[in-house]
Amino acid sequence: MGAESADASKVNIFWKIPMFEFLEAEELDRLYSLCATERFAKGEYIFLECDQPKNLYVVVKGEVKLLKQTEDGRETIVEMAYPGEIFGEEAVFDGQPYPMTAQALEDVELLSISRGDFFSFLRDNPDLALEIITELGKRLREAQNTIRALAMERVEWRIARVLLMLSRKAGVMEADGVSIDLPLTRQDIADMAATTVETTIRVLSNFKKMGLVDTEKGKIILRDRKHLEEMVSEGCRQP
Amino acid sequence: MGAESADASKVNIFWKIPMFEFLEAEELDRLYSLCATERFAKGEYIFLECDQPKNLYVVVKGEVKLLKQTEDGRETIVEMAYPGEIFGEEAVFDGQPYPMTAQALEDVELLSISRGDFFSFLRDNPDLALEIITELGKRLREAQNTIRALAMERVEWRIARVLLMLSRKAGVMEADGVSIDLPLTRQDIADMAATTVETTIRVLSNFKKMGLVDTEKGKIILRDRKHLEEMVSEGCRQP
DNA sequence: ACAACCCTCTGACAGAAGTCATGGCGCGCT
DNA sequence: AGCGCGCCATGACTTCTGTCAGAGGGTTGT
Repeated sequence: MGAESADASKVNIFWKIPMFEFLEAEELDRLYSLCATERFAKGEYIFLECDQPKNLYVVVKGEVKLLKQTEDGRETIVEMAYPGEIFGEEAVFDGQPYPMTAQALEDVELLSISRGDFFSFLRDNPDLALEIITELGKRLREAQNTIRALAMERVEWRIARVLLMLSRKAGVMEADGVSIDLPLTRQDIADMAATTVETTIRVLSNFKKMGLVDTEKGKIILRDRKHLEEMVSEGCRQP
Repeated sequence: MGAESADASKVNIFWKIPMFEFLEAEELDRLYSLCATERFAKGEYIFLECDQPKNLYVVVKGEVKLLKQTEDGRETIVEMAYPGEIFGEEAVFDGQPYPMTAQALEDVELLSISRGDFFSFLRDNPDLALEIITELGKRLREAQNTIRALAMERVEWRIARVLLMLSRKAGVMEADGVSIDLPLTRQDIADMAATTVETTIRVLSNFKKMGLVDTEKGKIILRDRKHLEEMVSEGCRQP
């Protein structure tokens, strides 16, 4: 493990990402040399739905909302990208326009790789392709779970699901519960649960009354995770 | 077409599938030798949600419903697999249980490849991995479109979308319109549009009154495709 | 300090779609 | 034939959730 890289600290970023962690040090170096670091302030757009695909992005710091909009301005967050995850890959791989808009949830730091560079790197590292396939499979699963949820679950359940998902991805253990360490507005949560701000607020108030969650200076704290998980029950349902 | 022994004709099956068509003839042969042909009658289950993943499947003939269920028996069809498409890949790639149930919509013929065999074949054919990545990307896009639709569109729109999708995948040009050549019940359509039979029936009746569709001996015929497409407008929405 | 703005919260009301109940039609089966 | 069964169809009623309207708190900027 004698990585003699120009910029060891940055290559380490890849090193920490499950998807890349099995690559040789020299390949990590090469991959890194193909990347550019980009920063976006909270609320800035990284790309818009229907833009021509240029880059694949890796989240280094911060979170990115991947959303779709209607003509009248309503939004749905179809996916979130957290540190260590990639986004924009659908478009990069098939050359079609980006299928959704990417917006910084807070100040983010990204690595971007151009379509062409990434492809040639991928050709030289076939095992990475397998990693990516696995990753995409995971995403598909999640998307299908979301579809099921939207199709069959009531709002409360969907919001509970969103909270649990967020706590898994960005949860911080606290004295009494798990705090979601993200600058989320109720509108954001509504967009993730495919509902309106008003209902989200109402549901969260109810959850609070029931002792399931709490809010402290903007952050949401899950007080009774187990109970929330029971409502959702992502489990198996055999016919 | 009961060619049980004519190997050449079966290898041709792969030849016709976009995903495999670029492979060398000898690789196609090898791939085929790893496959088993399986047949399922209409309504039979190919695998159940939560089953341990054994095989990757390629649809040769017929269609497969990929669905999720609730405890109380309601179903959502999260995806359909048509001839030339693969399914079960999420589970095969990451080794987790199948995320949904696969059921034959009509009598189907499948090729199945075991997890291990497919992996080794994939290792020897890195370009196939790229094809698969592209395919998964396409699926993700579709899943996200579905999410958007469920989140923001009213039932009529969603049903129109389902009809259009079906006509694209299994449409047959007719004297006056496109006929959907599948043995679909209203319940199936309801499960695809994430609604109930009753509403599906009501909406289809309205569509019929409006001259958009017609039904002839069970089959649905799209009479005014353009109009339906206008309702749906899969287009781009930039912020 | 004040305004302007965004976010949160609450109440009243409306409407889309689900639920329940019932009937008819076609088809296979004994 | 006659029966049961699955699928299509329609009406009446319910309810969940979205819509609209307004009020309060907190923060930023001038």
